[in-house]
Formats: sequence, structure tokens, C-alpha cells
Amino acid sequence: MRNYWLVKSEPDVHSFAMHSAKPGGISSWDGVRNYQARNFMRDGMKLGDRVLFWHSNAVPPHLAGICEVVREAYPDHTAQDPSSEYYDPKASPENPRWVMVDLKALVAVQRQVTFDDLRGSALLQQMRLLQRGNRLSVMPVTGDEYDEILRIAETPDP
DNA sequence: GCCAACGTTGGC
DNA sequence: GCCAACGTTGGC
Repeated sequence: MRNYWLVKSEPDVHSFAMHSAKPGGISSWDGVRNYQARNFMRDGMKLGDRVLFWHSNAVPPHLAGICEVVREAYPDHTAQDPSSEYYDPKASPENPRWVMVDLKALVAVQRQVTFDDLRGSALLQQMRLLQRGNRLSVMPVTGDEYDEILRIAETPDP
């Protein structure tokens, strides 16, 4: 059974187009430094899961594309790299502390979905993304929400 | 640039 | 283990 997720990225830093431009459209999802988000990646993300790629800090923020999990959680080595902006001195080979997954970009959406679009759908009112003060960068989405969002995006499930 | 919300840190 | 201070996120 397939799970569904949403991840946030600032397009200035790492956009869906940048991700798609990597070899095979595959890039690691590193730098997550929040335990709840990490646990979703570590315990929840499985091969073949679909991942909605959300552009945060964009004007306006929007859904940009759809990815697939092509490698399940493994240690995020950037946590052990002092030159990385994601360096965490408490991470070690014995206790990597943080994990990353590999995501493959599948398709850009036909129509970029905004907060207004999400708020306009009765089926999406429970989304964590719409809850006030939500700052999670990795969060689960239900299958029904996924289907509804793709319908609004005018994009078939890849 | 503002600021609400929330996670983390560290003194006690 | 409490909790105030602080830093960060991210929509607006």
C-alpha cells in the first residue's frame, strides 16, 4: 500500500526544476533537522510512495510537482560535515541522528496549486499544511487528499 | 519586514 | 523537569 507525503522546499534554494535536473531526476532530501519530520521520513516513507513537492517562501507558495521515494531512510551525512550548513555536532557515525531519503522527480504539475485552491476544497480542510502555525517540512497526506490535489492540479497520478 | 507559532536550549 | 529566553519558519 502506497503512502502519500508533502515536503516543503524554498524554490530559491532547491526548486522542483533543480531537483528534476539532477541525473535521473533523483536527489537526496537532506538537511531535515526536525524530529517529527525526521520520524516521518525514517518510519513512514517507503519505496514507491508519492511525495508532493511544495514551494514555500514563494509568491504565492504553491505545489510544484510530484516525486517518488526511490530510496528509504539512510543517515544524512551532511550532519557530520563541519563545512555543511546542516552540520550537527551531536551527530556521529555511531549515532547519525538525522536521516535523508532519495526522491525522484516524476512530473511538474499542469497547474500550480496555491493555498487559496486548497482552502477552496471541502476535502482538504483537515490538511496539516493549512493548520495555523504549521512549520513541519515533511508531513503525511491522505490518499483522498492526494487525489483531490492532483485533480485541482489538472495532473494525472504519474 | 512583520510577527505568530512553535521547537530548542539551558539555568535552576 | 520546569520554563523563560531565544531562534527559526514561513505566510502575509
